[in-house]
Amino acid sequence: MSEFPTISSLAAHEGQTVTLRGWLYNIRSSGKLLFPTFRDGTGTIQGIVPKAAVPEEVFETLKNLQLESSLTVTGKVRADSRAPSGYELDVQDIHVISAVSSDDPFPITLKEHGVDFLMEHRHLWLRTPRQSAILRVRATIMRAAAEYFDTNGFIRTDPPILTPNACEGTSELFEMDYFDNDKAYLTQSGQLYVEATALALGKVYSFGPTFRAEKSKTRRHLTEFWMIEPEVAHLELNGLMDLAEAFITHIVTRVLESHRTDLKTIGRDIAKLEAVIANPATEPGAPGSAASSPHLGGGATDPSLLSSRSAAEGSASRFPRLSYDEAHAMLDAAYKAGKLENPHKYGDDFGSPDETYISSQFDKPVLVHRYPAAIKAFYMQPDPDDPTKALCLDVLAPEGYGEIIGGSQRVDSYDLLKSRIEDHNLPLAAFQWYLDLRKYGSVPHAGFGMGIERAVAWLCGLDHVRETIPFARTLNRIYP
RNA sequence: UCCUGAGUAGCUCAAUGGCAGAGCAUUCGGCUGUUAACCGAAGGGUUGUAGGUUCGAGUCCUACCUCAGGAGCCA
Repeated sequence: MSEFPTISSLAAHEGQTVTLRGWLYNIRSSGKLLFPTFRDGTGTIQGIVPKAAVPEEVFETLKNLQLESSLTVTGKVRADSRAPSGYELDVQDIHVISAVSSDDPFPITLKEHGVDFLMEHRHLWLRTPRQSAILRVRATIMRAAAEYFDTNGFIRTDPPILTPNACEGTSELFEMDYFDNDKAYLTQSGQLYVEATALALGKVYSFGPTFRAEKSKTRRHLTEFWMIEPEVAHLELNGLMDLAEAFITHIVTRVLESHRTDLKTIGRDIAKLEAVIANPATEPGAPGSAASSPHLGGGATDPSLLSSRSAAEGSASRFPRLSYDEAHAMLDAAYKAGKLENPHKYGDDFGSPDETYISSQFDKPVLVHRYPAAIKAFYMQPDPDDPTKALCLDVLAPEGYGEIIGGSQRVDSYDLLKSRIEDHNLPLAAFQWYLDLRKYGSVPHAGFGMGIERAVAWLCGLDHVRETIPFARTLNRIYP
């Protein structure tokens, strides 16, 4: 394959004659000069074709070629300060693999298009530099997320996608027939199942698609999205917060390491991401920092994940942490100062404008913990210091990107969990296996879920999650 | 589900109730350093659908369809 170097690697081929495989991204002309721009999925490079320097056939072929025709192009790599990438290609020869017809030209032009048109042509929109850059960053985020857990002693245990019942009994689920008499539902969270695998293996995570049939029509919602969900036996809320912070820090670090060019293509303000991981003095969760425990069977605990509350609130804490009460007080003060349109009612969940305001007060993600139990899921452990609060956690991304992580310590008492299920009018029989986890050697445990697409939207600075996934599924769209 | 807004050329958009327009794209012509190149010309329309008001409707009215943004709910 080395005979076809990628465009991203051309700096190493300066002065050499190379043959690239790619597509015609754009072409301009000036009399007897052609300026074709080629792309190959790794980048773009502008070629230059003086009529006098190439065979007549090469000049005429290129001059009449439609955008997105596939081809191989041979030319000499030359550094040029006028080129955006720093290099140009002095074209010597081309070979057209497949020519696009001028009767039906490539629909995505370099001009602006509307959202509907672009989404209808998503399969072709992906070829544009910005969309390709986003998908590269997405791939790194997914890899870094899995890598964090893989290198810290977690075992990946993926839960089923077809489930027999509602996990939390709240969200709208996609329903389907399961053979003769049963209904099946697409999973809305693997959490209940990773609780089971966590009690088997200690530290686990799942990573897969998740489905919500809610009719949400906003820039933050997809009906199908990817979620990564760690679950850890013997972990309590403060350790969970440490884990979330180290996890996010690792992902941001990886993105900054290898995607500065892509982030620039996307138009991301990189300084905002650098601020998230600033203060490198403490790096408790980075891979290789001896945080992982080699064996976590039985009752072993991982000291790195069991920091006490006082430790969590000490100097090691780099992301701001607010209790629900503190966040409410902040919103209350903001409303009284005229910075918020509507008051936040104590006891209610935070609305979108509330989350935006809270996160705008910091340049790092904010951890909000201990929400009122009444507005949270049935499986969340009550706070022993104030049983009206749940030992839960939301992570709000900066710049108004909202909730990217939600998690909690889980109820570990059989009796309490059973009464919670009954209070929520959930079918006890369907949850018997879940109750078994509390019957046989229950321990405190905790976990969270991070929505990949919201994380990608935040890290790339996108205003809509539909650009964060190759083919977004939304309320009104399931094509292409 | 609710609220708001938008549907006119392949795309992005103009058009006081009075002849259907521009830029890009396509085709033809011009230009030896273009950066969404530029200059000239040509072709390209059932104005989302169905009714209604009017001498006359892209424009006003009614219903419906599609899409977008927001709310609720959530990651």
